[in-house]
Order: sequence, then C-alpha cells, then structure tokens
Amino acid sequence: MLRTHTCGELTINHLHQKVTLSGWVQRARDLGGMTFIDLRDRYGITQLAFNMETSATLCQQARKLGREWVIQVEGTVTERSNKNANMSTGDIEIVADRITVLNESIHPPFTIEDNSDGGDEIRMKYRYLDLRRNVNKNNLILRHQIGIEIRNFMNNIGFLEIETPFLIKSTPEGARDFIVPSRMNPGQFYALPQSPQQYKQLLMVSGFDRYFQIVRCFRDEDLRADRQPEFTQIDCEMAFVDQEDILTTFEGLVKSLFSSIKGLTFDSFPRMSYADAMKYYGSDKPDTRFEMKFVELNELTKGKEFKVFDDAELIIGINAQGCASYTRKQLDELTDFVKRPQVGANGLIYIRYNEDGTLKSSVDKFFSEADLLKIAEKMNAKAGDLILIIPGNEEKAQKALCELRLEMGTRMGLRAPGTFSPLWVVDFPLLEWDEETQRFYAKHHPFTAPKPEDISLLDTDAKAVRANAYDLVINGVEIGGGSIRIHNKELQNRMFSILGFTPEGAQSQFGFLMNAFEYGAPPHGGIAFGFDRLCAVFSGVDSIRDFIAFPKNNSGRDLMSDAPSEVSNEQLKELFVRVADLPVKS
RNA sequence: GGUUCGGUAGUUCAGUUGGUUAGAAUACGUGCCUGUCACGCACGGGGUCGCGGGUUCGAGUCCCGUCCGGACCGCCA
Repeated sequence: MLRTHTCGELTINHLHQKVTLSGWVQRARDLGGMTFIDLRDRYGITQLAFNMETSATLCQQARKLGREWVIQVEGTVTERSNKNANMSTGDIEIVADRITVLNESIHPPFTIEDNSDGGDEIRMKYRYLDLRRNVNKNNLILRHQIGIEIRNFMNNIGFLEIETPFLIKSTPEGARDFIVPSRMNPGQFYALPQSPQQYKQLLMVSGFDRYFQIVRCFRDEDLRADRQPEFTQIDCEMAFVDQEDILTTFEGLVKSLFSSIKGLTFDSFPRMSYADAMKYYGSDKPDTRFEMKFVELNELTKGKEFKVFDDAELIIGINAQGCASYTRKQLDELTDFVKRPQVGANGLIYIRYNEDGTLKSSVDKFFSEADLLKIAEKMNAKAGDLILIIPGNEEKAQKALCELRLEMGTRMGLRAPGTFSPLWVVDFPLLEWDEETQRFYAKHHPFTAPKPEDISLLDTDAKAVRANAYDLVINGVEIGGGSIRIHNKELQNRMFSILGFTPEGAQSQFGFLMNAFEYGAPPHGGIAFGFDRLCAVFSGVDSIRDFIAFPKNNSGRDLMSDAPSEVSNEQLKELFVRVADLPVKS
C-alpha cells in the first residue's frame, strides 16, 4: 500500500498510529540537529520530523530530498511540542521510520506556493505545476462542486442529460465556426458547435421535454479574460413552457447553487427590461450591486450657448455620492479615462456640490449656480456629491457613461467581491439592424420567438419588435441567456425572410430543423449558462482561465503544448487541404 | 484589424541624463545551527539585457523593425 492516509486528514485523534503517507516535498527546514519536511498532496500538508540524535541515517536521508520530489514515508503520528494553529494537521507530525523516494524532481521553474514567484506566462507554460498550487486546485474543486450540484438539481426536477454531436454542420450566422475537414468526404467540412442549439430543439421535437447538458462549445472569435475559444455551457431546454416557467425553473437552479456553494439565500431575482437597462445603466448587463443610475439632462442643459451640449443627442449624468472632494487631479484622471479610445467620450463635465452648499462645475462659463442647482436637484444630489455628465450621440454617451459608472463603482468600493446581485434582463429586441450590410441580424439567434403582441409590428416596425428572450446577469456579468423558440414553421420562415435568407438558403442551412418542425414540434424554450463564468463570478474574479484546467492564452494559444501548430504535408494531403500563401509581413 | 503596457539571473523585478566590472530579493549550491513551519546565519555559482538593424567615441538605456506575453476596443447570433 502506497499510503494509509492523505496529508490532510491526520489530527490529534490519530496519535500513536503507524501510518504511511505519500506526496510531494513542499519544503524542508534543516535545523542541524533536526530536519522538518512538509509533505503535500491534494488534501493538505503534514509535517515530517527527523531527529539527528535518534535516527541519524533517516535524518541525513531527509536532508537530501529536493523540492517536489515524490516520497513515501512510514512513521508514527506524534504530538508536536510546538503546534501550528494555522494548519489543520498542525497539532501532529510524523516521526518517520522509513522514507522511500518514489520519484525525484528537477527544480521547478517557479515556487509552488500560494504566493508563487512565477509570472503568468511561465505558470501557463508549466500549467501542470501551477495546478499544484492551492488557488488553482481550489478553483477546480469549486468547479467540480458546482457541476455536481447542477446535475443533482436538474436530475431532481426531471431533466435528462443528453449528449449531442461535436462534428456538425457549419452555419455562417453568429460567431465564426471552428472548421474540421472531413477526410472521407473530400472538400467538405464539419464545424464544431458554438452551442447545441439546433440539437436541443430537435430533442424537444423528440419528446425529451426536459433536457440539459454540461457541454463544451467552440467559437472562433478573439479572446478576453472572460472568453475562451472552447468553453463550457450548462445548456438547457424545456417543452410545454412559457417564459415565466423558464425563469422560475432556472432561478431555482441559481438560487440552489448560491445556497449550497455560498450559503446565501435570495428573494426573487429582480427583472428589468432591456430598454430600462440601457436607459438607466447604458448596458444590457448592468452591475446592480450599486445604483448610480443614469439621469437624462437634455432639458436642463440645452440652450445655454454651450455648443457641446447643444449639439449632443443625449446628455446623461450620474451622481457619485460623497465624491465632491475629488481633486483636480482625480477629475483629470476620470476625464482621461473616458477619453481613452476604448471608452470613446470626447470629454467629461463635472459639477461639484460642495459641502458648504456652493456649486462648482467645469461649465461655469455657461451655467449659473441656479442652473447647476436645478441639475443637482434632478440628480438627487446633496452637498458633498459629485455629478459627472457625458454628452454625445445616444449609443456612445451610454457606453461611455456605463464605463465611467463602473469605474466610479470600483473607486468607491461599491463592487465588493462576496456580494452578489442577480438580475433578469428581459424583453430584448428581436432584431438588430446592421448599417454596414444593410440587413437585420437576430439579436439572440434566428429561432427566437417574438413576443406575440409584437408580431404585428414585424412588417411595419421590425426594430421595435421585442423577443421572448432573457439574460441572467450577476454583478454585471452575463451568466446566461435564452429564449422561447419559434415552433411554428410559417413564423420561422417569416423570420428567415426578414433576416435575408432565400427559402432555398434557409432550407440548405436549417432544413433538418425546419423539416422536424413539420412533425409536431411542441412549444419550447431554453437557456444556456456559461459554466466557466459562473465559477468565476462565484469566486469574485474576472478571469475564467483560473477555472479551466488547461486554458488558452489571449491569442488562442496553449503555451504548454504550443498548440496550434503546423501539420505535415501528408496529413494535409489526406484531407485534400492546401494551405494558402500566408500573409507577408512588410 | 486597432489601442496600450511589458520582455534584464531559474523566477519576480530595479537599473538615474547614454558612461567603470548590470544589481536586489527569491530560487539553487556549500557550510553552521535540536522545535522549525516563508526557520535563521555565512559564503558561493548564476546574464546572448527577446531578436535584427540604426544613431553614437560609447546603447540594458535613444530610434526603426520584428517576435513573444498581458489588458482592452472592434468581434463574440
């Protein structure tokens, strides 16, 4: 037997037992007459003690052990004379009788410690070593626990987990597909699924009225801290339901996760229309851990000879409570922040509501103190508050003020990790007009059902049609989204036509789904949650990479295996694939 | 496609106005040390300053290019 116990479980209750432990040498402390070894495995750390006086040979042997060597030790659980209250095994140590080196290790390129000396790149390159560290290990444990809770919850309410194919038909709608050449069908290609969307709808036609799957999805788009080319969704679909049924069911799932994982309970999640989210937060995924809502100021700001305001389509402001003491330097920082190309505002106007009741602004030339007071009143500002205003066209001003609001929230400590504010955003628009291609795109996807009361607008005012589509947002992160689907062939064809598909085009791309819908498709709808993001949000961190055992970097590269890489000409030949001349860098 | 920050010892970083032999911490090695737990102390080895070109008497430092990495915008139904 290589071990009788793990390195995390021995306590004072095991005193005097003969045990065998196996693990990695975390650290050695050689005091001359004594040597202590910290032995680590997934479960914890146990101290091994060696005494020169009582067992010189063993002690000498222990001194030779290097960091990250794999050893087995046999010995007796003994009470420590100096206990360490910081560790669960801190009351005991193992007085060894025998050490066996199971495997040596070369020196790791960084220290395997909670505060590793390694930077991101080197730790990614040696990801298997980085995963030995507690923070990563615990993240993967959390991911496992959330996964188990989800499966239990879904199983308990009658959902079946059903797998769907990874090699599927490519559809040009939506994100870019990853493409896989088919050797047996020269010149033809599979795509990897961006989601199992059409398959789960087919499963509804098949009568599996409650389906879910924790499933890998693939999107060939540029990456971010919260976006990987392959990521995991909790993909769900239900038949014989309306939007309310879905929101209730999955609010139940998320509440159950909050309860079992975080020990938190919630009232019903608030709901906000897409229109209100944009109006009050400038975003379809607002961070509602704090208020600081947008206030429209067009009426109070126009006609004062200030060209910037007079030319603006929309003038909106936020009230940063208690920030009137911001210095000139801090205000300049904020101005620089919103003027960054990524935020895109032309400038920032502030009104300081001083503690003494006076008002000072960056537009004093155009506005009297009485004018400023009116604005302050509209913004519910009190003495001590700071009003920040951004003018511009609607879209740009909302986006810029949204960024500024989040920045102020961060500066004011209103976005503390450990607090959670879930929100349903509902009533998304069905369609989005694209100026460049002069056509409509589905805001969600082309199978999303319009709200019945808005169907009549499809031909007259398509932009105004709202969908039975919804997102779950937690702390400003889009955690999940879904919709009620179209299950009626005529309505689906109408949608395809509005989206610019010819009947033949729609048939060749979505024919199998359309055909299936002729055989009694039940009313259905669903939702998909980003599993990686859910883990990250639960932990209060931004990067989903921390919750993926072997993630890719910003360029879609695996720094450890160095994928992607070139393949041999023989492989390409078999696939009838030829690599075009690569772009020449000038 | 774009914006921006970075690349110096195994690792994380400092390196002044362009000027002598490029430093610190940590890791590593050797020695000392009997209750440590980030043990301590002493000594030691360790550098293609990402790569290429240029300016200069002289480049880690300035300029151009390039490669690599981080963050972000576009993109992500």
